[in-house]
Amino acid sequence: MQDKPMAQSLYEQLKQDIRDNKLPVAMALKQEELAAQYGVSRIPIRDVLQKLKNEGWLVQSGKCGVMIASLSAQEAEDLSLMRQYLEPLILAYALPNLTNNILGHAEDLLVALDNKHLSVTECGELNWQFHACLYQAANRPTLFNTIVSLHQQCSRYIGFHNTQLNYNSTSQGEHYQLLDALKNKQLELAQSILKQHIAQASCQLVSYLQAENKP
Amino acid sequence: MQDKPMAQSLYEQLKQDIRDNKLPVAMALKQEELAAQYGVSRIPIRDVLQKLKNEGWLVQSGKCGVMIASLSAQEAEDLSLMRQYLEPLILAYALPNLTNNILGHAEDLLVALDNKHLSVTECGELNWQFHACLYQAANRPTLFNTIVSLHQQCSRYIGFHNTQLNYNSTSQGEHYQLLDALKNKQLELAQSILKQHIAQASCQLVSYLQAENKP
DNA sequence: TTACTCAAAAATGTATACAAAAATAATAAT
DNA sequence: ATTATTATTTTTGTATACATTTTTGAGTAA
Repeated sequence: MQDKPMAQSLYEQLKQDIRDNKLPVAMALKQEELAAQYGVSRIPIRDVLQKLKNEGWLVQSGKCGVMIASLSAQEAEDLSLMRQYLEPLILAYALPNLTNNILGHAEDLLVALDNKHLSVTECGELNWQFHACLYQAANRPTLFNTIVSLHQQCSRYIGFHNTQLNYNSTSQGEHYQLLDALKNKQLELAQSILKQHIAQASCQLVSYLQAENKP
Repeated sequence: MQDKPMAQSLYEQLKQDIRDNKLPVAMALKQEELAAQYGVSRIPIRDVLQKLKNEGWLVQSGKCGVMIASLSAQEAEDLSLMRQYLEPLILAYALPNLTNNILGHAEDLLVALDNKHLSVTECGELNWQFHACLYQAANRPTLFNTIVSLHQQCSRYIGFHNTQLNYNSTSQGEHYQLLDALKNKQLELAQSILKQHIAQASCQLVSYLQAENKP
């Protein structure tokens, strides 16, 4: 994965460009155009397109050609719902394995998140690292990978709206509450905080997207 | 998807061959060998391999090459756990939309499942169709697709053990109970039956796989 | 004997070239 | 004028060929 700088960087860049709306939305992407644009052949483009299709960034457009998946309120809600069920679940497996080392690392990440000068992307990245470092302690690769996949799909929505601002203030509070509960080995409390945390963030996003689609 | 008979059939066949243990396990698959074996070039092979990797049939083997994913008890348990949470969830969305037409179709599928002369593959297929036709009524593509993906990963385990026999007798009973609860619009009952149904099947499978790995 | 280096091999990644399929445009018929 | 049909063009799918990387083995030194 990391040892193929060529295709890997292409993958990263294309994803970034989708995030940043650098590519035409609601319009079939043509392999040759992309190939020319990124200075490679169609073969690696095809690979990356398929990968992004599998991750939910692109969808089949008619019989041939793919287009950027539109951001729907319902999809956001579904992704959030799934996370609300699966993340507390993996937390149950993680809790017994949470060493002070891990908890300390998680706290460092929260401190870093308190920095006010973070870009939206950096913010999302740190946020995910916080959650991921907890979940990884569960040693449940299959469950973890599904959650990773859900997060990747969610990441398209992050930064799409500017509720990120107040998101951060309330969200950080919940993060610290969660960490405290974990330190005290209060599983059920931690789970309910986490579920609430995910629901909260989704609530704002969904209502925003619904309002967006009305006019 | 269906309009590319070439790559599509290659995909189906490779999957089938993995199910039937026609391919070497725990050994890197070589693109050229596969290409020669299936009478095509490496390009479509690469496409199919990536697709199967994304669906969990294959895993990266070291730095280059992919191998058939081994069936672990933990993975089976994780997949089942996720289904236990997500399938009752989608059922909640589906219930209001379950017309008599859909319920009738579901019942037909159960009747077909009562046939004793079904192959393991056919059995698994009908079983999935029963669940899917209910879930599809939810009109929740994102949630549904994740569940589909989980089922695809589970399908590798189906037919791996011969507990399919008594699985069918108890499983069918649960199916009919579920259908009755849905007919009566008893959501919570239906959800608990469904969760139990998934847990039940997984329990046997996991203990079987754990026993398998001991000696 | 063991470990290390380097070279030969094999396998993957990528580019170019060609074939098949799809989309589009244009023409003909009603 | 509108629709149907065919021809053209565009786009994707696949094969072949080449470059790069990885693996493997032999050979040498400790």
